[in-house]
Amino acid sequence: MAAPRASGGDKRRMILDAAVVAFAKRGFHACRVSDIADEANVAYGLVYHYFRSKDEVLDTLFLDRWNVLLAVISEIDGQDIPPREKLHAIAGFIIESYRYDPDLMKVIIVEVTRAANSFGRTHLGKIREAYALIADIVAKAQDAGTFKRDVTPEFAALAFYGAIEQVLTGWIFEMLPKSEAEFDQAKAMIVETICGGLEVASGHSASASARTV
Amino acid sequence: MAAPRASGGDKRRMILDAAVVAFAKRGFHACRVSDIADEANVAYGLVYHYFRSKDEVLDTLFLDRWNVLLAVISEIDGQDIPPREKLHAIAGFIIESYRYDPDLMKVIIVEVTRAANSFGRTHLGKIREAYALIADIVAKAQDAGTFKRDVTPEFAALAFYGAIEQVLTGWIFEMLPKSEAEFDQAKAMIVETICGGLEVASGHSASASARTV
DNA sequence: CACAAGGTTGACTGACCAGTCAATCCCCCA
DNA sequence: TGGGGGATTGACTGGTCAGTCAACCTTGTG
Repeated sequence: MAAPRASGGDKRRMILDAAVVAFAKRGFHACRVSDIADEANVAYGLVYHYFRSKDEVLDTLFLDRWNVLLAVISEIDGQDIPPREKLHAIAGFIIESYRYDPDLMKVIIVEVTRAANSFGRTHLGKIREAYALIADIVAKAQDAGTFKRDVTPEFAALAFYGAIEQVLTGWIFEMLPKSEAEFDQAKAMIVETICGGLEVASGHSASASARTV
Repeated sequence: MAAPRASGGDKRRMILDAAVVAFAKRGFHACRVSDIADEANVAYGLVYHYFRSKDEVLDTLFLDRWNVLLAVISEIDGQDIPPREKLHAIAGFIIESYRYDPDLMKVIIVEVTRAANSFGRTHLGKIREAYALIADIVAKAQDAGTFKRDVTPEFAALAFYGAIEQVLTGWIFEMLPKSEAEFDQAKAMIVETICGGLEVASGHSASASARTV
């Protein structure tokens, strides 16, 4: 028999997994604690044995995953490859995360990362860490002369991460197709947009800035 | 005398304005209908005289403003100016909207546009219209040979709007400074990032795509 | 085998809040 | 000046849920 009885503390894991499904399906606010318990085939009260509150369940989900992301970005930054490839690897990791577990990423993005008013508030610091790491990559690329200085590193990080999140959001809410090919194409397009820009590489002086209407 | 008594249907306006303040301060979910009424100096029940529900208040706030945005984008697209300038004008309008009424934009972005799980769901269609208009500008620029074809118009629209929203979000949650100069600089940097890209304009062939790690 | 410690159960409580409604007020018109 | 109708009021209702808790079960240990 597959798993006749989850031995010991597996229940905690089961609750976490169930929470991902439940949160993804109904959204954090609309999801009742009893939904999580039902989904996990576990009594209502057990959720409170392992977690202090409904919030803590979401916190755990987010932090576990986000810490992995931060570690991966650091690791990528440590590699000796050109900045474009670093950004490509980061976009790749995030997109693969979504491909591997769409529900978890949906919850993290929709309920934490994009929900800066409710939950994101609590985790602003963590989120900012990711921006900072990306900004650092850009800054070093500028120092090396690979990236130009028209855009500040902080801003570039914002735009880069923003583009990724926007694409994932598009997938999450089915505004975008998501065939298998789509995933790799997205990685490439994100990097190309942010690094290469939309305009054809003419002799265009890169400073069409301050000329407002 | 200034306004000793709001004559007639001004109350509706007062409720709407109060809702902006209340939603911005506490977030839509945490904000009670009584908060709106208090903020508007109006009885609880009056909110329900003018609106069917708490949701309808937010809907009204969003739709009124979003329709203006759609009209403005169309208008800009109609002008005979290069695509980069069109995008600059669009970014400019959105950023000016924020400068003019930060609370309203905060509510629209945080509670609708970025809240695709709860409210955004209802307004996905409207939001998509904006993407479509932007994508159209990009598509025409590609046909004219001004923009390259490495990135699909739909994708470019996503990245462009995503960058703007990300910057506003940064301001909203004080992850970014927002001096007066910051606003104009942001317009320029968004356009420069998306149109010009981060890389220095070397002879770099614009197709470092499908080579994943 | 008996007992302790922690895992597991689910009915229950307390708080909160959207939305209702009957009563009151105010303005306009005849 | 009388009265009709929309504007305004706020106490009240109904339903929902997060979190508690006392009882029950399972497992390991002496």
